[in-house]
Amino acid sequence: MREFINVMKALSEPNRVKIVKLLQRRVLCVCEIHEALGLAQSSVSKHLKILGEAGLITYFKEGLWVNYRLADGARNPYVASLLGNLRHWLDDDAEVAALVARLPDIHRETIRG
Amino acid sequence: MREFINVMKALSEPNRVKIVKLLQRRVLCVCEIHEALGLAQSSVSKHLKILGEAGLITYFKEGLWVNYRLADGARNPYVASLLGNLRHWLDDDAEVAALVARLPDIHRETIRG
DNA sequence: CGGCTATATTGCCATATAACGATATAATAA
DNA sequence: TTATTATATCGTTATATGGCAATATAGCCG
Repeated sequence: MREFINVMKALSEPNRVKIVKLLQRRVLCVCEIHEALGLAQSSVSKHLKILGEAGLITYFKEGLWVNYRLADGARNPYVASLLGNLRHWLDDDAEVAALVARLPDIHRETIRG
Repeated sequence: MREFINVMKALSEPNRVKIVKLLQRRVLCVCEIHEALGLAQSSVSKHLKILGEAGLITYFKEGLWVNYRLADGARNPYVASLLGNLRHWLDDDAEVAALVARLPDIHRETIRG
């Protein structure tokens, strides 16, 4: 139950769902998500922690940058199912579409912290 | 997005998930759920309202009793998908299994409010 | 080492949530 | 009408959540 609840809770918050939708496009570092969503860096970091603890995302480090990507869900059927559905869900949501549209203009090298 | 979030939030609370798992077995009135979960009647009523507003359950009245059942999800793809998955998810959860096992002994006629 | 940068953590505040008891509403029966 | 019963709503309290700014940590470079 706890595992299921963690996944559901993680995906019950709009900004975290938006992060998932962005990560469907490409690997992103914290500062790129911070730039895309307009949230404080600390808030983004906390959201990423919650998504990670639910098993929805993983990360790998690259110098100072921490790159986040969607998990494959191999170890968690709830994750696999929901990430699978979210591949197409919310694509026509206005806010999500706007974020995804702006994503190509966001590059970590040109972000001023 | 709102529609999606409502469904996810509704299923992010253990007692509400348990209610869904119980409603997979049969139609239940408020007092039967109250009896099964051991929650205050007002708490059950509020949970049912949240599940209903998310589109996960519907009800029909029968005298003083209000019978709740799972929605068919025809009007909400998130509901359809999640209720579909929940048909088998959590069946081996200890708490859920215990609740389901006690369900045959719960009858609205023998509940003292 | 010290300086710099990206990220994580902490502390605080405002709001949301879930619990309960008490009360209000709705439906039936007398 | 009044009484009774099942459910819904209200009021309160304790905890959880999400936001930010400030600080701490981690990794690179001189």
